[in-house]
Amino acid sequence: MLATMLADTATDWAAYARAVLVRAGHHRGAARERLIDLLARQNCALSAIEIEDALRRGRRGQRPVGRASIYRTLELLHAHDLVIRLDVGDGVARYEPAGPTSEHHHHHLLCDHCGRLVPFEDAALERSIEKLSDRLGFRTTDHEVTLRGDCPDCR
Amino acid sequence: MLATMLADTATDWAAYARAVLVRAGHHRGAARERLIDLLARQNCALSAIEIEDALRRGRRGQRPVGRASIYRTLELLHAHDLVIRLDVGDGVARYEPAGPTSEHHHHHLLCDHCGRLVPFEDAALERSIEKLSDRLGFRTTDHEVTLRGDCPDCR
DNA sequence: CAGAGAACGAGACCGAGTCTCACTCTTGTC
DNA sequence: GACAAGAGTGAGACTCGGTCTCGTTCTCTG
Ligand SMILES: [Zn+2]
Ligand SMILES: [Zn+2]
Ligand SMILES: [Zn+2]
Ligand SMILES: [Zn+2]
Repeated sequence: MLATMLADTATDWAAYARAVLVRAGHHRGAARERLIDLLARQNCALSAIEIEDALRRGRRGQRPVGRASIYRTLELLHAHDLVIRLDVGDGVARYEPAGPTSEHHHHHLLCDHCGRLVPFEDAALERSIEKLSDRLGFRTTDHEVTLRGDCPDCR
Repeated sequence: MLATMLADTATDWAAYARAVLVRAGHHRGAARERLIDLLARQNCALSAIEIEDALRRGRRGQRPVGRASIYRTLELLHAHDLVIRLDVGDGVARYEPAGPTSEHHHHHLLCDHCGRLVPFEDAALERSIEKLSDRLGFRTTDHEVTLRGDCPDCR
């Protein structure tokens, strides 16, 4: 039982995120709960608009989630490093779960042709970025790499 | 005379940009000319709004440059690789001159503390990104790397 | 259960960027 | 030079992510 739950990264991340927020002294509200559930369920980056669309229509008579709550919660999650904020330059911010118990750190290829966002991870790239920071004398807390080109489907 | 002109990268880029556009069959209009002059004069990235502010108040009875012309021209310059479009995630696009006669391809560090944008270039990074694309089987046309951290002044 | 204040939702608001359309200017042709 | 043809232009309406406000609702503690 417990083992299965812990093996489930989605449940795991949601639980972790809730724990972090409660420990930081936050109450639990409906909007937050639903947003965390939604994010935990998804495995690729979601834009704020997509989140809004998914949560606005509250199913089964649930009270719909307001836009302000969505942005507030995303900001809160981001402040606690529970979420990665991804900017690909099309004017919409995307968010995906992050933290100890979620997927690994990764980057993206943005397809020029179909607009799809393809995640990838590469240890060699990470190593060379780390070396780069040292070489330049920057103390970096984060980095973002975005490739543009044709995704496998569009070649 | 000519030597001094050619040594002046700003003049150089402006001339190059104009040549590219004319060769591509474009007419020369006042807005384009003024925008190219402005970009050539600047040496760091400029946001569209900053450009608009600089060109709206047409000095010496010049007709003011309209917003549409600014965005159109930036798009055109970008399509001809005469300008680099830089997105640091604050919701404003920044542009800087690019091409054979301007600065080299480079990337940026965004300071978490003072918000400054620090350009850097690094051959080793470029090499490892090239290798990365091959390894992943992507055909990439462009890439963007942004580091976040503390700039030299803020350490 | 009651009070304090955190969290919430509706909707007004903001602002970077897009679109439209009537007008102006550049350019090639005679 | 005069003259189309059509590229280029500018005012301003518009779009739409995202922010702010404010009165209401809920969560937690005692
Ligand atoms: Zn594609
Ligand atoms: Zn990385
Ligand atoms: Zn700084
Ligand atoms: Zn590069």
